[in-house]
Amino acid sequence: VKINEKYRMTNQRQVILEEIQKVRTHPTADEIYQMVRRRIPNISLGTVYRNLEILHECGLIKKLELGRSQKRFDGYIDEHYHIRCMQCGKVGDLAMDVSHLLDQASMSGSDFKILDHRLEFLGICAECQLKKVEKTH
Amino acid sequence: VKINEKYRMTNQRQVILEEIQKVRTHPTADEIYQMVRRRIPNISLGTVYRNLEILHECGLIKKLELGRSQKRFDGYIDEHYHIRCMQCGKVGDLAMDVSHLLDQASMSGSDFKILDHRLEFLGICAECQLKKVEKTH
DNA sequence: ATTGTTGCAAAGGGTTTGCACGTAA
DNA sequence: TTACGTGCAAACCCTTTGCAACAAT
Repeated sequence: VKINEKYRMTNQRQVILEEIQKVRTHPTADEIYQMVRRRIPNISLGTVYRNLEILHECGLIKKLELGRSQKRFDGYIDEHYHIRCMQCGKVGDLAMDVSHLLDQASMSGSDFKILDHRLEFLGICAECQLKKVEKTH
Repeated sequence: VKINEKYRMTNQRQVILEEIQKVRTHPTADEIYQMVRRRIPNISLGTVYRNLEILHECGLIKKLELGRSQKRFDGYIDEHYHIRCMQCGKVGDLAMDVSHLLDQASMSGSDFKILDHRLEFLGICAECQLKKVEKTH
């Protein structure tokens, strides 16, 4: 019952992974902690943090470190970008091709060797757009 | 001696702004605190934080909140992107046009109203590339 | 035996905030 | 005489870490 040479697949780790993969809400560590506690009531927050880091290191989940202080995690590991609501903080997915970005950046006269990029969009989600209209009336 | 209806331009505020505009190193709040302390030795870190927030609100400086936990500030407010060294953490500038990004994102089948984006590149700076070579030999 | 994992609680780092005092309009 | 700004220190939030016990190879 191993992930690889370095890590074992423990029950805690398995449940954390399953809970993340169940949702598309890009939960925070604490939200995941709450989800997992329903199945393992005495799990500790430290264990959740440790395992999120390990699952990310093993490529089994994504870690979103954009913008806000609080990290979010994503069980869908295919490449995609995210958009965050400036009002309620909700994070959504965005499917778009920006493979040309890296090439373009490499030409931009910096002496860095460019390896990766982080991109997030900001906007107002559908629900908050409605709220705004309601407020105005 | 006012910035606008809401804020005055105090000596602390003025010195903080000047020090940021002097450099192109994208300093952190604490680095700015050290720079300003040479001119106002008894200034407090809290004042630096408060004023960085206000200067940003007034559009006089940029606030970089990408990736890492620590915020960085930039006295050059023309639009440009940044690249961060994955080894030493140094932040550099990048001049490239990605105005098409927002349009492209708007078409990507999300129900958000897209208003802004944050983009940063990651790589290895020139100095760290040299260090790596030295290490290998 | 050795290496990895856990729960717990404490510490950590960067940032924000309450307060009483000071200062400009 | 009101609204804004300051220094100081404590609080804050999220995250990491030290530790002793436990579990798997």
